[in-house]
Formats: sequence, structure tokens, C-alpha cells
Amino acid sequence: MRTAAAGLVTLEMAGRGVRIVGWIHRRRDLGGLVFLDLRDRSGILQASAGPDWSSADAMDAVRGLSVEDVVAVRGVVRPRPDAARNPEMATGDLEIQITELEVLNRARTPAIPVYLPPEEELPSEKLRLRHRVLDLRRHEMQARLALRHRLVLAVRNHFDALGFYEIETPILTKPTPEGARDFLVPSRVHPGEFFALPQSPQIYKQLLMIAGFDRYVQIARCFRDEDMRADRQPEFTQIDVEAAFVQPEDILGWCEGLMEKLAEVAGIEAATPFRRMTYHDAMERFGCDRPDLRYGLEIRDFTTVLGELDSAILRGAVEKGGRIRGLGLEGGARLTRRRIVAVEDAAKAAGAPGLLWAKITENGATGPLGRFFRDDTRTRLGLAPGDLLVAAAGPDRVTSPALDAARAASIAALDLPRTTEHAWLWVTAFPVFEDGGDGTLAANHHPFVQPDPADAHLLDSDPLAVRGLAYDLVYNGTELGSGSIRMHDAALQTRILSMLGLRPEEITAKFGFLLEALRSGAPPHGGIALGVDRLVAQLSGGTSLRDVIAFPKTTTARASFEGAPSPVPAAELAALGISVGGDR
RNA sequence: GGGGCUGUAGCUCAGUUUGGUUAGAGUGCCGGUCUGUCACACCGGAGGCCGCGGGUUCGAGUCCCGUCAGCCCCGCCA
Repeated sequence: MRTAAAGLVTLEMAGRGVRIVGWIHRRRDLGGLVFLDLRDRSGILQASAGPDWSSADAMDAVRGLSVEDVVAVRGVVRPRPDAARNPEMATGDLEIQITELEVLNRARTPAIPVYLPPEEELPSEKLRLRHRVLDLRRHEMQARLALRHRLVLAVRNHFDALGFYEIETPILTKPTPEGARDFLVPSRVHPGEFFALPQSPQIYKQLLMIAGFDRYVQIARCFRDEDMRADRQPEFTQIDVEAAFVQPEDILGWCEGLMEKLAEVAGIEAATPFRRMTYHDAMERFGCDRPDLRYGLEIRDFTTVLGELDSAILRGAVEKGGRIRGLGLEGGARLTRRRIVAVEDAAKAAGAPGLLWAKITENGATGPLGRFFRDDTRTRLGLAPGDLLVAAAGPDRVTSPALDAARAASIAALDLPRTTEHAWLWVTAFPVFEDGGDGTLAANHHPFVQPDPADAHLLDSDPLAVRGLAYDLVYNGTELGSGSIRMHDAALQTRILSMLGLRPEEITAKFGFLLEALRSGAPPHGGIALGVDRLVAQLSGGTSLRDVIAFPKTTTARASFEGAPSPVPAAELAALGISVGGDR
């Protein structure tokens, strides 16, 4: 059908007869001469029709064409006349002179343009999603999905070379007892019973380790029926990895090697080994567990110096066991009060009652905090005239997120320079538990994380202080992946589940099959799961997740192109033993 | 479940602040002229449920209430 791809025709083919197929990208009708820009996924090639070289039929056909029609063109590759070369275009030095043209299919006028003139805004995302095939024809979208393909291929090659097997795990599975809400799938054979779509293949990959597969990888689709965010989709793809007889170092090393290869594919830097930071340090220095280390700005502890000032707020916070932490912003005093309030608002949105600030001037300090300054306060804080101090007082669980938000807002307000464009980081030693409120414990990550043996003695006395053998991969402030060493001892796993508030019969009902497997000779094992969508979005320049997924869902978890979800006929529901209640 | 922003021609946007005669522009589309264009150029034309429903008013694209959709955020989610 074709002898060459449009974008791959070169001057060396000059004089040769070719057949090119593709879409009409644009058309320029000069009357006697007609130029077609012919597009396929490889690029764009100009085809010219003129009475001296085109058949009469071809001339007629060419005049009736419009954009997005699908055509096959037979013709001869020619260098363009010197004056007609287009240096802006990859194939701008040549064209195909049409001898015959066949219309393979007509297109109605596209609802959204595939070709966008320079400086024309993209159609609204609403329309891009509704008319997805047209949107996907655009070069940017084709390039992103091509990159995604090359990245996933590199993932498979990387793990194959390391001896991993890709093994599929079920999509129809068992509802999970905690974590996100499950998508449920009714069983017709067993009316009233349901499968769940997997939130991740977590338990299956552990079972594969127990089954002796040693090294497993899967490009796995995962489903979570939760409300959306810019960085979340209800169905998403993970690079799911698990291996037996491993230490965290093994997993981290494999992942760093993988990121080197993926960065090379994407044309960015990933210098290994990656920086590492414990969860504790990340919270202390950056107020969050996935700090954006492209910027150097760090949180500091000012409790000693600020705690002795004559401020009821500060003293009260310290007396209640809190601390005073903040950011020393070099040159920040140039910010207007309005900009400072914007930083404070960011902190408030993150849950802080407020932010205290002091502008440092040659003559002392001003602002709600500055007015309490003593003669030596500035120097003891290590601040210089022209600086701005923003501080939050209280318990760490309040001030950390507030200062994380204040840090991001300050970076934006001061337009702070980046110290690197590609900040890779491992955050390690995550706590096993988090406070579930009203005295209960919840799993910080998931209930299978191996507690650090060094903290085993704290399990009863201070469970919240128990660190897990867990690690997150962070890139430019985005969490790309998360993993851990798992418990392979059934007794310890049972103990942890019971600490999480599960009764013995619940443990048996929900995790019995896992515990039984663990008792059958489970090897020590661990792994990680990396988010493919986020990874591709980041590696293609920080675009939206929706731009690296061919057919994504909207913020309200709808598929606007296909029109899903949709109601189903009552008879189908009846066959499943389901009746729909509520307002319907 | 809650909050914010947006919705005007096929598409991108003005017009909404302060209600007032016939809602505009660019592009696309349709017709015409044009043999080296590449955002082709030029001439002419068609194209509107101002998201939808209700209300206020002599009068609503503009004000109010509700609702739908898209995006962003909180809750939720690893």
C-alpha cells in the first residue's frame, strides 16, 4: 500500500517513484498548482499537484480534498526549487510530485483542529477528550505516546536482562479490606457476589515470591475508585516489581539502573547513585515526604531563640511541647506585604492557624514577629538585613505541612533559582504505622511492610516510632514509586494485622490465604511499584497525566469519548441479581 | 461530601465590571480568482439555545438561585 513513510522520505530518494499514504494535514490551492501537506505518524511531506506532472484525474481529485481526508499518492520524489525550500520543515528540501492520487476516505470537517496555527491556543481539554482521536493525531500527543512506548520497552528489557519474569496477575480479584475503595464487578454465575478490580497486584506478587519465581515484574493496570486529582486517574499503570532474597539495596540499585536507562531514552539526566534521605529528615528539613530538591531552601528550627521572645503565641506553643520552625528567606524582605500574605495563605490552606513573619532591615526587624525581636535575635538566627523570616509554631504535625506549603509559595514568590533540573531522591525508613485517630493505628503504607529489626523492641511500647524497611522514589517533588521489604513471617504478619485493629476471625477471612502461603516456606522478599503514568508525564516535561494516556478519564471519572460509565438495561441488572436504588 | 475557577460561532477568544437598539474579532467552513506555496494571497458569503432551567426587571450574554459539564484544591487516596 505504501512504499515509504511521509516523514522518512529523503533527498537520496530523488527521482524515485513512491507511494505515500496519509492524512491531508493542510492544503494550499494556488489555482494552477495545489500543495498538500501529507501527514502520517512519521512526519509531514509536501506533495504538489500541477498540470505538467499530474494526471487530469489527480488534478480533479486534489481540488476536492479537505483536511483530514485519507489519501494515497503515487508520484516522484523531487528536490524543491531552491527558492521554494522550507528550512522549518524536516522534509522541506523535497516534495513528491503527484502523478496519481486515490482518495481512501473522506473526513468531515474536524470538530477540533488537528493543525494549530502558531500562537493558537489548544482547544479546551473538554473538547480534546470528547474528540480524542483528533486530539491524538497531533504531533505532541503522538510523540508522548511514542515516548511512553519506548520507556515501557526499556523497562521490560532492563528487568529481562536482570532475570525477571513478567507474570500476569488477575484483574478479577477479591475485594481488599482497606485502602482505597474497590471497583466491584458483579458475578452472573454467583448472583449477589462480586469480584473487585485490583488496587495493585500487591498480594499476588508476594504469592509469586512464595511460589518460587524469585524475580517478578509486571506492567500492571491498577484501579482505585477514589476522587481524582491532577496526578491521579481511577485506572493507572504501575511497573510492579518483586524479588526474593533481597535487601533494600538490591531494589534501589535496580531502580537506579532503570532510571538511568529511562532518562537516557527521555534525554534527561539521572546521575546515580541518587541522594537519600530518611523520612524523618525529609519531614524535618522540608516538611513533607517527597521534597522537591531542585531548590535548596530548607526548614530550620528556631525554637531556642524565638521561644524566649515576649510573645504569648510563641511561648505558649513551646510550653505545650511544640517547636518554632521556619524559613530564612535571603532577600525576602523585598516582598510586599501582599506577597507575604499569599505565602501565609498557602500555609493556612495546609492547616496552619497562621504564619509569623519578620522583615529584617538595617534598623531592626518589622512585622508581626519582627516586633518581638531583641537586639541579638537577628544575629543569633543568622539572618542579614534584607532577609525575611517566616515561622510556624506548634506541634510538628501542624507545622511540617504548613512549612512545606510556605516553602513552595516562597520559592514561587521569590522566583528562587534551581540548583538542578533533575532532583532524584530516595526517601527511606518510613514509619510502619500512622495515627488512625482515637487511639487506633493505621498502616502508613500498606499492612505488609517489614518493620526494621532494629525497632522490633518498640512494637509494643511505641509503635508509631517503628520504622519500616520502606522507600519511596521521588523526582522533582513527585512520588514516582514506593516499595518495601515485606514480612515473610506469618506470626509477625498476624501480629501487625492485629495491631491494625483486625480481629482474629477477620484476619483469617481476609488474609488467611496469604498467611497460609507465608507458612508454607516463604522466602524473604520485597519490591517496589513505580507509576508509569507519572513517570512518563515527568519525563516528557511535566505534562498532565491525561496527556500521556491515550484515553484518560475526566476529573469526575468519566470517559467522555466513549461515554462511560453508562446505565445498563434493567434486564441485564436482573440477570446479575442487582437492583439499583437511590435517586435513579 | 465540600470549596474555587471556567462555559459566548466548528475552534480560540472579546463583550459580563456599571443590565439598554442589530452579540463582535481571528481562524475554520462555503463560493470565486490565482503556477512555487508552506499561517499562501485576494474578493464575497453563510454560521449564535451566549451550557441548561428558573427568578428579578419595562428590558438579562451581563444580576440572583438551581443544575450540568470541564479543570484545580480539601476530604479521600499510596
